[in-house]
Amino acid sequence: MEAADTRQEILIQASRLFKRLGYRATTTREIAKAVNIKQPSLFHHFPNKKAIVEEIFSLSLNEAAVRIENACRTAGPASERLHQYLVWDLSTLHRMPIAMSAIYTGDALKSPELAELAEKLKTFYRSLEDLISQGIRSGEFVDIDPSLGRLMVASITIAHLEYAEEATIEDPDRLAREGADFVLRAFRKT
Amino acid sequence: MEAADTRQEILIQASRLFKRLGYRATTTREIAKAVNIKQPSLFHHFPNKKAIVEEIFSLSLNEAAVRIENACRTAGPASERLHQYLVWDLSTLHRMPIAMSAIYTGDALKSPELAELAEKLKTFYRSLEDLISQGIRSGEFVDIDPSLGRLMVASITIAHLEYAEEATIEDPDRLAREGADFVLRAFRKT
DNA sequence: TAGCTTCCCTATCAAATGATAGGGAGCAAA
DNA sequence: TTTGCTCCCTATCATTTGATAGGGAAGCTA
Repeated sequence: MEAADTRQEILIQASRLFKRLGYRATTTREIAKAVNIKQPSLFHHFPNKKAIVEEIFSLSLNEAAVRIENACRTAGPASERLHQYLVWDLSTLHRMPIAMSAIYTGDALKSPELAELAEKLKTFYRSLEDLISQGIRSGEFVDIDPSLGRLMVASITIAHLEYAEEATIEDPDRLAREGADFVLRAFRKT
Repeated sequence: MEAADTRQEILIQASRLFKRLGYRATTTREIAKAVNIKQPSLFHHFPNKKAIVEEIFSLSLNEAAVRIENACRTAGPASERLHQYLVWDLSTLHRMPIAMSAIYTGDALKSPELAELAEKLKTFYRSLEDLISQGIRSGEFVDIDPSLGRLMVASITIAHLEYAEEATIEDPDRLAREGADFVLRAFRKT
């Protein structure tokens, strides 16, 4: 196999395993087995296990971080901006073969060696909380602790990730829209 | 310390670690350190690591399973029954020192040695999905795949668990009610 | 062909992990 | 005091884990 293909396959399989089992609990042997290579061959493509999770994380988070920041700064009702962001996030999620969703912290970010990634994620979280706060201040959203709101948004994203794993999805865009609608109904005052 | 106290403390600390790191990734040494005993002393109270997670799981799940089954069989609007169940679940969660929420499967249930627990959880899930289906059929809820609905309910519960860990909660009952309201708004047709 | 690089392999290591063996301090009953 | 039990300890073990060393086959360039 081409090196680039193997590398990609490692990212795909590792992201699935990290998602299911968590970073610490996923062994390099399990990743290798899923990729159909032997364990030491992993280290031809990545210097260590940490580098794998870091790359997955960047792939998942970088664009999301830009988008949520834009959503914070754009004009218009917060509810619409949050909805738009969620539609993008969920539909991307359902399409990408590599997706830890970044938001899905699992255990990975609690280990000190990944503190740098954790910091990146916190910035993302702050933007998301900011957007929720905007909606609360404008009276669009129910009065909820923004950090709880952020956690619920993230957890619903995770629910979609898990759903994608066990169900076959015909229309990712429709599912993404429905997921965003679901979240927004929860946030909006009735 | 009394044996019973130590045992209880092991369950409390282990449940917190399992929640944060996952079952596989949590080491017996970490549990012991949190309890302030040495690692081999754990095995005076529990035959092995699996026995710890099993007991936490039973404590978390047994009553919840009974309650959700009752909620399925009771008369009245599904939305009210789901709401009632969630208020109980969340307020229990915020009070219990030992709580993996059971729903929070993490990785634990994916390892074959815990297949029995996984089966128990599946029964619980079926009841929850059943209740959601009732709400959809009666026209109270939006038309959503019940298994996705179940995942979202579970994930919001997890969000509350995480929230409870980082924020100080003054009024667990109010928080539980607000959490249940949040979920129900998402499910109900507008 | 010869030489070099790429990509995977087998063999192996040091550290970490779940679990066991066996001892000792405290305490209650006799 | 003696006996026995409880609860924790230190020391240790076999296995698993992330990572390294070094070789071999395939393919490209000259």
